[in-house]
Amino acid sequence: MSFVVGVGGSGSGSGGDGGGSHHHDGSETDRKKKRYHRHTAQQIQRLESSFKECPHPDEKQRNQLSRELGLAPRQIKFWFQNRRTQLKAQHERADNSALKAENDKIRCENIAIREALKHAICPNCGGPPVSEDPYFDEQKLRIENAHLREELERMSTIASKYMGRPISQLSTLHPMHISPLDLSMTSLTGCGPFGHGPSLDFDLLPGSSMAVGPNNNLQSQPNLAISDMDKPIMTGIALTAMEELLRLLQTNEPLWTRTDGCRDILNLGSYENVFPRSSNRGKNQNFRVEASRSSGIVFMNAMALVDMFMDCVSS
Amino acid sequence: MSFVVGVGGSGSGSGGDGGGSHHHDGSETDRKKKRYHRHTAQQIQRLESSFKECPHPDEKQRNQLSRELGLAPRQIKFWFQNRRTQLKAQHERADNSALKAENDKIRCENIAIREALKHAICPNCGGPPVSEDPYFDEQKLRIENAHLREELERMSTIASKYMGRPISQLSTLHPMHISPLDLSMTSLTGCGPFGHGPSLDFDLLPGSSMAVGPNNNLQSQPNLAISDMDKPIMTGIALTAMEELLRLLQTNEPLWTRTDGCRDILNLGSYENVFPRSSNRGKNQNFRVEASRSSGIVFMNAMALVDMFMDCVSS
DNA sequence: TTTTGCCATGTAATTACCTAA
DNA sequence: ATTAGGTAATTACATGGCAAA
Repeated sequence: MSFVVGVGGSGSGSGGDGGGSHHHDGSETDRKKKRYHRHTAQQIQRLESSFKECPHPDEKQRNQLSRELGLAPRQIKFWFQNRRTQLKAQHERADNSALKAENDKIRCENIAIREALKHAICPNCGGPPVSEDPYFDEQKLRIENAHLREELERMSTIASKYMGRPISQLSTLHPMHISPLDLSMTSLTGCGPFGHGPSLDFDLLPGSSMAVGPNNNLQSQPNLAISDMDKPIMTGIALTAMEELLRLLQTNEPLWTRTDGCRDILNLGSYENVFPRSSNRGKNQNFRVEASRSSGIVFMNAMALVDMFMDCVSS
Repeated sequence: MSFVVGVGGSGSGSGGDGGGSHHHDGSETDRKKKRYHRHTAQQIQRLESSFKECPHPDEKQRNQLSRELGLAPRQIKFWFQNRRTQLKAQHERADNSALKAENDKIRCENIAIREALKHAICPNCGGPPVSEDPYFDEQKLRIENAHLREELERMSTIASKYMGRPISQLSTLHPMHISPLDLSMTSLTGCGPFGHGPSLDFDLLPGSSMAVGPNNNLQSQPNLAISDMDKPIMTGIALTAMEELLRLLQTNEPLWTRTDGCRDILNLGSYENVFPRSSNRGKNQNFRVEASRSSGIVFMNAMALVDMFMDCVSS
């Protein structure tokens, strides 16, 4: 059980390597068993059949085999060990290829189903296909949902801080805990049966893979200090602005006029009519009016987005 | 510079090992390398860094390393070899787990998309979802299609053999070559990007796997000999029977009456009215009338199916 | 608690087989 | 044809962890 460690001499046998005298045969041909033999075919066969019955033989069985095959018990033990690892590796390889095959089978099925969707027809109303892709739609909805939820949480937090306690009771209906700062999609959909997957991102094709990494959109949240006096005013402004924005987005005809087919431009006259507030706006030279409308989803911290907008205005 | 590690005790751990003359330890402790040492950390480090630059060093580089580390050139060679295989195994394992993860990611996405389909709403007509599953529907259509095509091919072959040449020109529009005897679904959909997949079968869950095997539905096609005289008659009977069958299937109210909600029973009176043929049928005691209607898809050679029906009738 | 044996894993070394200069 | 180098498979350990005694 004790190990003896020595520092090898200069000789080190094979070091000289003069002309390939490496084969440590010859010289001492005493009963040395050649220090590396391969077991004979019969031995292997017997071991193999024995392995199939019991891959973990105990000492008794090993000794039995030892006597039977003329091998040292340690050799039997070694052989079984090595055989186990080898089998495992083989099994692993097989698994690998099977997985690979199944993988792009499913991937292909996935594409096929999407393709089939495009050409599907509604059984009720005649032919038109179902929007584009309900799955994508659902995903979009999910994302939008999360964003909205985040906005709402922030709003209600701020509002309840700066006004009376309760604004709404929405903060209790989180289906899954979403950190208000983490918008990376990984936390939105937990569908994996064993929870070990960054599941449901959008790559149909390999390459993008799952290199998500630690969430990197933690922003330095600027703790903008507001004097206590201003709080109700700020909140009011924010709420009315939000309301205006929503109405602005939801109404179509009078306010917005489509120009070149892809952009809506704000009709200023109608705007003044619809929102007749303190009309000193627009006369101040410091204000610039430049309103167009289009929609899209931005993957960004809401705070950062606001900052960007503010910065863009000021510059 | 090279360390040599030897094993002290002859006990060798495992038990008595009675016939232990085989193992070649101890005995001669001469300059024989003591077989089995481990390279030092520094050596490993150096080898590793060298490996990162070039995993396949030539003899020159190996000798350089040999001198540098005080190891025999063969040892350098061994190390590089073993390192390569080890790396490969590692890479394989990583691949494996990655594949596994991606696999049930896609699988889950697949389920999700199907689920999304169920709750999808048509944008044109209000709400009703698209049948059940357009993908399955499409698959069903494909299968039915293939069956029909097969039937048609057989029919036209027989007909053109026993009547005039051309019955219909359909035998030229095979989109993909379908052997008339092979109905296993594997040949229906070839979607794999590299053509190496038994793609698109229906297992969402693992287990069924892709054990398709050689097509085993090759039946001994009974080459029923018909005298030349009878051929036109036979063909005529077959065609009218086919037509009757079709009309029987396509008409609903007068002919069939739904009994317990899932089976339609033939209304014999109406039948006689609709198909007023030689009315000696039904009066013959050898005929039995037992008609019900339901539909389904059967995976079977058409000949075998016919045989089965005939056999069922005769017994 | 320590001891003991086993097992999985990692390493070193070797043989068999294959391929290209 | 030879020969060197490569890979795969094999043998023989060493090591650390785990569990039963």
